[in-house]
Amino acid sequence: MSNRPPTLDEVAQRAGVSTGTASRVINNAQHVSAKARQAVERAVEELGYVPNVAGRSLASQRRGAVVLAISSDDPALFANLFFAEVITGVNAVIEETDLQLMLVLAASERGRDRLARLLQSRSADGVMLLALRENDPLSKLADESGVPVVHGGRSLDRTPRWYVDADNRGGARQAVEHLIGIGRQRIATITGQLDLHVGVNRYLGYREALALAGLDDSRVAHGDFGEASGVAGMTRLLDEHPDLDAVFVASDAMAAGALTVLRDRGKAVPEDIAVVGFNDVVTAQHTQPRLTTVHQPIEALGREMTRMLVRLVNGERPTPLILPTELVIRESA
Amino acid sequence: MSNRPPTLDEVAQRAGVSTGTASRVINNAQHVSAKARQAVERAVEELGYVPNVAGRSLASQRRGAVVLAISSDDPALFANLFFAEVITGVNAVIEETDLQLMLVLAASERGRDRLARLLQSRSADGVMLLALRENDPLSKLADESGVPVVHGGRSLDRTPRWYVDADNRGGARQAVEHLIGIGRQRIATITGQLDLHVGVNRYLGYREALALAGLDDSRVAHGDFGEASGVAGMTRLLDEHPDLDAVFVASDAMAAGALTVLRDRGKAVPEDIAVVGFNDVVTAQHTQPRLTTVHQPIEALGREMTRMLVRLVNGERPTPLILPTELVIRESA
DNA sequence: GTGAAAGCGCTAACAC
DNA sequence: GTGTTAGCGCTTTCAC
Repeated sequence: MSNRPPTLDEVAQRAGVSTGTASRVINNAQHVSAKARQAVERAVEELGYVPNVAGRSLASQRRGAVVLAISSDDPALFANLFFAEVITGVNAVIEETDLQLMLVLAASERGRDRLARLLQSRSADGVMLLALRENDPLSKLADESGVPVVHGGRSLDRTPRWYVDADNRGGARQAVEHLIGIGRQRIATITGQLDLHVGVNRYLGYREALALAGLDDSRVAHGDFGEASGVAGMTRLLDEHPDLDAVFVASDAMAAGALTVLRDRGKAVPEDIAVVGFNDVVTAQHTQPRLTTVHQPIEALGREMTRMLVRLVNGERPTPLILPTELVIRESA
Repeated sequence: MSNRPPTLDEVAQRAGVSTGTASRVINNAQHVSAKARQAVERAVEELGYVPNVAGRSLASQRRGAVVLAISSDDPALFANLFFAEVITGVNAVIEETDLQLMLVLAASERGRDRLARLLQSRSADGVMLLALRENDPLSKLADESGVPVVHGGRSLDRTPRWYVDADNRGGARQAVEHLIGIGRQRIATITGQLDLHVGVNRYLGYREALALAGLDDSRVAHGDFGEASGVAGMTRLLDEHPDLDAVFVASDAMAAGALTVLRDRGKAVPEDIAVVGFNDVVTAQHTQPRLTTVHQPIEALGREMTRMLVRLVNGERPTPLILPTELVIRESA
């Protein structure tokens, strides 16, 4: 059991200066003589002084911490790479600051309550909110809490003041333009939920690309991003539009489902029907054939959200950001 | 911009009681009349009072937060499911408490420094340390910091006072016993690094099972848990022990490598050679044939580490825990 | 450039 | 059962 850590007062005393001066040195403020500075630095060294965060917070009204909150209905959502990648990005930026990172996984009602309290109690200097649902009440709560809030992604109902999002629409357009580029003319799509911002925007990107090329955009099946709905969607498309020669699928999971249908129906990919997915999850490299897909900059999302929040905490006014996506061409298209 | 949040004093005044009484109610302590309690509760409600953590920390000498620290040389390590699963488990327990969770990813030297400072400054009431390297200096530092430390996994050099670990040895034994149970007699193994606790223990489990059955345990190749070393190990085993009829591989990644070798050599799995892996990562379900493997209770690890730490923070003295693993039987054995 | 002192909001010890 | 009060360790204002 180690002793009580030294206080600033003790450091000051040891250095033969006042507490005020010691404090100035610690926070490397102006108006300190080189002599005093050195004396304090020596004392800090000798005593092994580390500032007490609680005292500091109380006096300075700053917390020295930000929270990353992930709100979702689906606990399984955490258990995937997306999550790990975001955190890796967040951590990379946090490491360069003096801030601590608090993590709140708000999958349950209870978790959401805790997050709400956290926000109200101003235990953090800022919040990054990855609200994976539409109309998440947390979103409003966070904005009202008085601390800076950076959103990851957008929702249909309201555009947050500060957010970082991936260019879903542009990515989708790029994917479809690729299909057009390799000579496809009858291009279908399987969409995600159209009550989600991502769902709508990937669909809009699809239509945009076809409109620009003067092609028909009526070969549409609606899914929910899950593999099963990819199976269902592909089946329906094949039945209703037997002439299609390509399909843009709004998620890799659905694309994986679609591929199994195509195989069962004896369609060669990409010869008969070219397939492009979206997300670039690991499994995209393991499908048969390997999936051409739109890569999402997930780690960058975490990084940029954090950078934005740090700026806000420092009193700067950053602007929202939309991160480019990238088409990864493999065998399926 | 909302107003300054109300203080306890204001709540007390509104309720017509003293600050002391208000504090007692907030922390639901003894010795408060029902009347006073109600009055305070109403005032809290009306004013929307939420305790200020900094003030509380300073006065109570408790932080109300614990940290989960993941120390590793390999940044890529975070980017996997293991990580997400552990956190999910940790979060589940944290949610039931008033504690906040701080996350420190200490992949870089800098990250490790930050963690060290965090520990020294006692910004947290406890630490969970997932030190994924042997001889991690952090391990010592954490123990010396004076706050309770719960370790995830063990290392060869020292057994921590409090830890949660998976039963690597038992899992390995179980795997090999399964091979014996399906009639195999000439069972080989591909080990992981033998300078890692997990590596040694899975190897010991292998030897234990064979010793108990009176079988030969000399068919051994040493790998490093990576896929490439699985390829090399299997090749060597096949060359040196052409008679083997089963192999226990200490990781799924190595097992995947081994399977490709067996396929190339025209060996049928499991008919000619049965294969069992370890870890039960997602890809184990996607190998050809699907891999029989030992499932690691990763989420449970996170959960139990947290439970243990919470007990420690509350002044209880829990005991170390070794979590059982489970054999998942698929096609490969 | 430096020191003194007044809090920041809360808990806990003590007196009643 | 309740009120009073002295800090917890730090920042910050204000004199000097």
